[in-house]
Amino acid sequence: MQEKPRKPRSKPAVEVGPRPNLKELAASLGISVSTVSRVLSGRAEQNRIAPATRELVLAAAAKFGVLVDQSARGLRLRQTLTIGLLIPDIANPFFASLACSVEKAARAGGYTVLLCDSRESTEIERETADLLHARRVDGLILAPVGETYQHLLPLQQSGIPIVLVDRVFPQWDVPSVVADSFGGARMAVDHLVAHGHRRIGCVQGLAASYSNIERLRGFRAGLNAAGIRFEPQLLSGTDFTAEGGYHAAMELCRNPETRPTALFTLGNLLALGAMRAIHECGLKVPSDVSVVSFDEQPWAEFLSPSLTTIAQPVETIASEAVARLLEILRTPSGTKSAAGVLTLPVSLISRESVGAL
Amino acid sequence: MQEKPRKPRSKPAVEVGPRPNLKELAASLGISVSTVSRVLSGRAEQNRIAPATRELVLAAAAKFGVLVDQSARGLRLRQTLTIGLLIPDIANPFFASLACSVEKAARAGGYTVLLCDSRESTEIERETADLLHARRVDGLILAPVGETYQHLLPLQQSGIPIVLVDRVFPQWDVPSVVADSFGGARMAVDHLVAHGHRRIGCVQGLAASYSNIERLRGFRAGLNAAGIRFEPQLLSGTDFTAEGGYHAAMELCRNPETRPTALFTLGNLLALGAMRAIHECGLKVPSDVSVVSFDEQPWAEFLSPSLTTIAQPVETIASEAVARLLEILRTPSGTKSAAGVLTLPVSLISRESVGAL
DNA sequence: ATGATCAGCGCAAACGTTTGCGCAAATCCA
DNA sequence: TGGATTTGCGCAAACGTTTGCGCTGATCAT
Repeated sequence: MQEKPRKPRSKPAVEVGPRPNLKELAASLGISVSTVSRVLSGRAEQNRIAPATRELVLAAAAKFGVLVDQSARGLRLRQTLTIGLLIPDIANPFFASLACSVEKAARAGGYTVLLCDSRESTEIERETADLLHARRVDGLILAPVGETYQHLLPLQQSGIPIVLVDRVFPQWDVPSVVADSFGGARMAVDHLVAHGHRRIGCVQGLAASYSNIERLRGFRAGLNAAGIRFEPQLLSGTDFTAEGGYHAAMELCRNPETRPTALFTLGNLLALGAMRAIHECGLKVPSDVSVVSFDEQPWAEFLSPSLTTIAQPVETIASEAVARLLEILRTPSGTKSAAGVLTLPVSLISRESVGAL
Repeated sequence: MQEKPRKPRSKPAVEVGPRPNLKELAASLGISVSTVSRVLSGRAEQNRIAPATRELVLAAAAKFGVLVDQSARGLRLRQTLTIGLLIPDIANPFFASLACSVEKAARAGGYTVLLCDSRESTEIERETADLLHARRVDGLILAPVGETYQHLLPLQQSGIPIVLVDRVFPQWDVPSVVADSFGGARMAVDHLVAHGHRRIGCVQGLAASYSNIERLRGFRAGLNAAGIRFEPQLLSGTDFTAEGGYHAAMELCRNPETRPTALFTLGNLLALGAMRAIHECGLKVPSDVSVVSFDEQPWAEFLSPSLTTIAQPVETIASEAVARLLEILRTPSGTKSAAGVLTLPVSLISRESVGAL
């Protein structure tokens, strides 16, 4: 059964190759590009397209595998249905899982994620932000490298909605979604104190980073609450790598005189390095030194001993960040959504690496 | 000092906001869009733009932070300077570091990476491939989820260059870049055999995946070469997670009668789970059970005991894949580059987890 | 039979670039 | 001084979509 044209058509039935564009598809069907566009964008009803025509187009589109060119669409619509995600280090398991969750949430909302890694460099971060801007992402989820955000202001001023994750800049009026680093650190210290520890070392990461600052603040608050004086020589560490954790813990545990009975590590990989260092000092976890670490990882329970951690709700951080961004994108521009910080609760997962004194 | 117009201009000096497009910038300078475009695309020389004009444009562009709209550019040029990277799981450290290296190499070549995660689903993989196609990526680096590639053929037929990483499909004529999984597995077994082990268990990952198949093949070849018979009951495992490794190793080590003296794990996280299982069986690594694992990780040397691994040249895999893709992109289309598989050598990093019998 | 109404679809402009071609002014040669 | 050449730049079309508006034919009421 072949459709009978209602009137003689200029181009009766042009042959068409694989993956044609709308124009070619329209030509092959003898109808206009407008109609094809209206059908494929799902706006057939509103535009009063005859059901027969709609089916015709849909069938042909499916048959030839038509894909609407997003460059052209983005140009015309001035929106790309893309959000940018800019993180400092994709090889960091925390950001990897964050990225995964962000993508999932974005996809569910009909958006694609353009994932970029600034490799811990503010300069690359600035370049990449511009690049994302040039690519006309509709919005941005950012975890800036350092303490500065000046280089990101042009982005914001040009009207691109921004949501921060894992960072807060009190001076900057953009929404943030973070885990409760302060509270988590307090929980860790409280947990250690509850097990009788009073001499607690802290293995930190990048001192200037927001998470590090907050966790350290929580650490000191915890000590304070227990009536323990903070001793600077019980704090060590330079970055968030396993190697950094190893050296920092080495420094803390080398001297039997000043050795702490427990270590709080401020990031997932730090704990691995620290446990190694403890081991190399001829000590045992948890009998000689207990360990609590920030950041849960799937493998934490498979270490020996399994690791007590502060778990961040990564999935929730991601979905909330995406939700906030999409809400801004959907609200008619002009009506500013509230900036504000969303702080999500963390939880302590108690395992074998903490022992009672 | 203000520039003096060489003739009365229609729009003498239009004011301009932040981040104008070429048209606005041109208007504000009283020159044409063409000229601005020619300057900003670096083609000033070829187009005989007066040096004075060039500087004028460059200065204004820098001042206002002009960003060339990549949607429009992509539409006009029919190329986006973007490559897609489609991997099964960004939370897997191997793919995370691969992604990082791919991005680095691509950036060096002037390309941006659109990173997508198919979350181990062939269906998502197909959708995402279409999405990347619709976004008009210039090329694609793929690590398909499973054994099938049929769903990717339309992509290839529409002319998008594809390079595979970490996978080979002998029947499909696309270039592949992989580490020598077979050779690496042999090295692992040889290493264990050299330490006197003859009863060697294997903790595998996703049985259907290319890497798993090759590593298992190497494992069996290694046994064979040592005159050891492969025993199916010494093979266990279902996926590449720490949990999978734990259960598989548990199964292998539970029974003291049939327990192997060494374990070869086919992926990074598997080793963590396996070591945990060994520990829970009341055994010690390496005195009771030795462990070698495929996939080096930064933290491998910080485990206790530190882990002997087969290291893949991730950075080289990435840079070679990007290099091959860019070469195809740069060769005038029509001249097909050779498909072929590039197999990169792996190396054994000997640490404490292997002991002599 | 006549005008009004409406369903269904196409025309054409616009989004922001790039680039072949051509035009005016400046320079050169005789 | 006059023609030829060169220099420097603008015009306009094209890339593939989307969408306001208007056109055609059919249906309907009178």
